[in-house]
Amino acid sequence: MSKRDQILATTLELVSEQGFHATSVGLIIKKSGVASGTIYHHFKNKEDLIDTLYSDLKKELGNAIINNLEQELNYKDKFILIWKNLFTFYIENPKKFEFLEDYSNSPFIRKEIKKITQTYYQSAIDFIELGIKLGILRNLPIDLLINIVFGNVATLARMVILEEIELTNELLNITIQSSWDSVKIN
Amino acid sequence: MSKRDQILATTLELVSEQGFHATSVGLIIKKSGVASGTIYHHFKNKEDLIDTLYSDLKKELGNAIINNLEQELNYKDKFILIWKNLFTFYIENPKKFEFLEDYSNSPFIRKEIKKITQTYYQSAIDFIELGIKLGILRNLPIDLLINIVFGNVATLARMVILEEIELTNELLNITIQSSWDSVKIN
Amino acid sequence: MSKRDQILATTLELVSEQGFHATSVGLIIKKSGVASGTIYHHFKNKEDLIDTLYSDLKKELGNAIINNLEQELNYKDKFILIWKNLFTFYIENPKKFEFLEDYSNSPFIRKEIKKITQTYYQSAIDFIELGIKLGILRNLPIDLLINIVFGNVATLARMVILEEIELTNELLNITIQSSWDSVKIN
Amino acid sequence: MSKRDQILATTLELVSEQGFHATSVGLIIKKSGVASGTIYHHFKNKEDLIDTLYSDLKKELGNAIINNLEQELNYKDKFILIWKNLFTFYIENPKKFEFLEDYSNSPFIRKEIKKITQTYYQSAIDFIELGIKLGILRNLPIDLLINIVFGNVATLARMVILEEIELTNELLNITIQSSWDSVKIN
DNA sequence: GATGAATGAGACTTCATTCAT
DNA sequence: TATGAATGAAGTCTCATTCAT
Repeated sequence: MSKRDQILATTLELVSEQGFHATSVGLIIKKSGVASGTIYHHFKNKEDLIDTLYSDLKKELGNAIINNLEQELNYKDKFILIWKNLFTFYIENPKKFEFLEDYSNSPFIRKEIKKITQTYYQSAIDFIELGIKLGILRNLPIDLLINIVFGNVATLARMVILEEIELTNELLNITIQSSWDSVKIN
Repeated sequence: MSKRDQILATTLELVSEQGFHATSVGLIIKKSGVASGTIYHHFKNKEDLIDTLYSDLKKELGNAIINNLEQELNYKDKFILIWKNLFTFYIENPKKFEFLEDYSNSPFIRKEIKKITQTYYQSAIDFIELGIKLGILRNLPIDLLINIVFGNVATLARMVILEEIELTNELLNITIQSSWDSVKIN
Repeated sequence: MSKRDQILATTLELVSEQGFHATSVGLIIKKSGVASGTIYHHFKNKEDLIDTLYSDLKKELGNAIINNLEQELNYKDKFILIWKNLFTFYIENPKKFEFLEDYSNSPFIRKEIKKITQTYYQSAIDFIELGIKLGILRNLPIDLLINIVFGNVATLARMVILEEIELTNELLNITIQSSWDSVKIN
Repeated sequence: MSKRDQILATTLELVSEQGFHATSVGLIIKKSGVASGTIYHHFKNKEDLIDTLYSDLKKELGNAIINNLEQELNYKDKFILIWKNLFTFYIENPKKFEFLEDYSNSPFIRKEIKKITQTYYQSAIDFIELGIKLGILRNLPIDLLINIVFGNVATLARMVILEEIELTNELLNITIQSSWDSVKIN
């Protein structure tokens, strides 16, 4: 594992554990076992480090979402597949989930993010847009629909990760159905 | 307005504007016009100040939710009323909304919060529980149902506040309907 | 117990427990149960409070030293009496002992102290001076002789108070004899 | 001279001049000419800095005590040599003397100190123990004998350093004799 | 690529004290 | 006499970052 990757991995760990605002460069140095200068050799500054990590994770997430989507499936089944892809990524990568959630909520970053988001989620946007055109989904603004569904996934994922709820196949299916019912035309 | 209230109001303003981690005590001092010692006369430390503010806002939110709920209404209409109460509170108090969202996502606080939350939201919990018993709502864990609905409200509110979407009566109604469809038994 | 006495008593307690430099006015306020203003009603400032306490204790100590000294005794027995008076005061008032020791060692106070010391210890000074004149004590500077003897008393007292040694009559007598042997002409 | 040593030297200077409680980190920074961060790079915190200095000085003192002790000398002459070694170290290093005295009396540290003390003073302890065994010294607890003698040295050293007394060879010899008379069997 | 000593602005907090009540 | 809210200077320490090696 290269020093650069050590730094990124440690940062992910720390932000997910202690939160964005409690993760100092000093802490990253101590936990990753690299020298302070090494961080500044690989990243312009702390913001660049965090941004890089965020961007990496967003890309990874973007890829996870479209996993297996090339199959021939009807619209609803594709919806379910995307839902599960996202959800699975979250619960299999709780630290990445934490990081993405925590960072996304940090006010001063939001503007930069939106642009990146749109790039990596283009496939999801296209998919929702198609659903509206086909008359399957409610005629609501695309962004709102996406946010609602992604919000649903995050809601369940967070509860499972925090062990506030026990995940069963039935629970998952009903929740997905609930999410589907909220966006489809009834 | 007492010094104590000035401090709380300024803190709300700053956290909503700049985020939790960028709001230093120094900034609060400068903007509220009190001496540093005054903050520590009224609050044990920065954490206590933030906690107090959070707790106050949660209580206020809890009260806002049940506004007008004493009316004779059928279950769905009560659902809509609560939804609108919450939503209205958010868009009429965008700073409080920002603060609550920002703070809730700060990892190291979550445990303490849950207890307070439950106290203030008891009416909402009872209402959801009733819906399940009556066979109106899906048989999902109460907490999950609440988080889904509250998540829906926050999703729309955020977009409206950030002006990513234009609020119309129609949009609101469809979104509420969408939220209702996700929890009711179809 | 008047507020003024409460303040003095609490200060003694705190300085003896936590040391001079760790005893803040805030701590005195909290522990004595008086308001901050009350302290400044009775004492000009913190220094005045400490000085008052110190002066009070020195006077008390000065009186303790000459207890029973009016008896008809030979020189050595008077020496022993004074030694025991001082020692008894220390071990019966460990907090006062701690305070006096701690405060005396605070560098910036020493000058003021010397003047007060001399007033209250005049009887001890006179007694030592007499011993030299009578050819009983070594011809050393009076201050040195006093410091040696007082140092001996403090050495034993500290060890007994800190429970580093168990006090017996024999131990006490030998130590006094040792102290006497160090100042008398052999 | 490394920054670390500059910090230690400045701290010694300041504590000896102004006392323990008046020596702020800010003062150390200003006088040593290093940046605040540099102190915290080398020492965990203020306490660690002071402890390090104390420990260093104790070690130095421990070595000074046994200087030239390898010579063939009778017991009393060895006693005198140790006495003079200690005394010389004190008056040649008045700042170190002040620091050691001031710090030793700071209440909250005493426990840790005792352990360190014993290590560095083992030779002195052994020497006293031998004296008792040989029937030369009074049968008093070792710690008490040591404290008495060390107290004697400190008493004279303090007066000389504070110029309350003028040091002559005769004065020194009588004082040592006085100290010897207090511990030897008469 | 990698190190870690050094920086100094700025973080949070405590301090002794004042003053209107 | 007594209160306690208010003050702001000064306290200790952490921060992100630089640079000579």
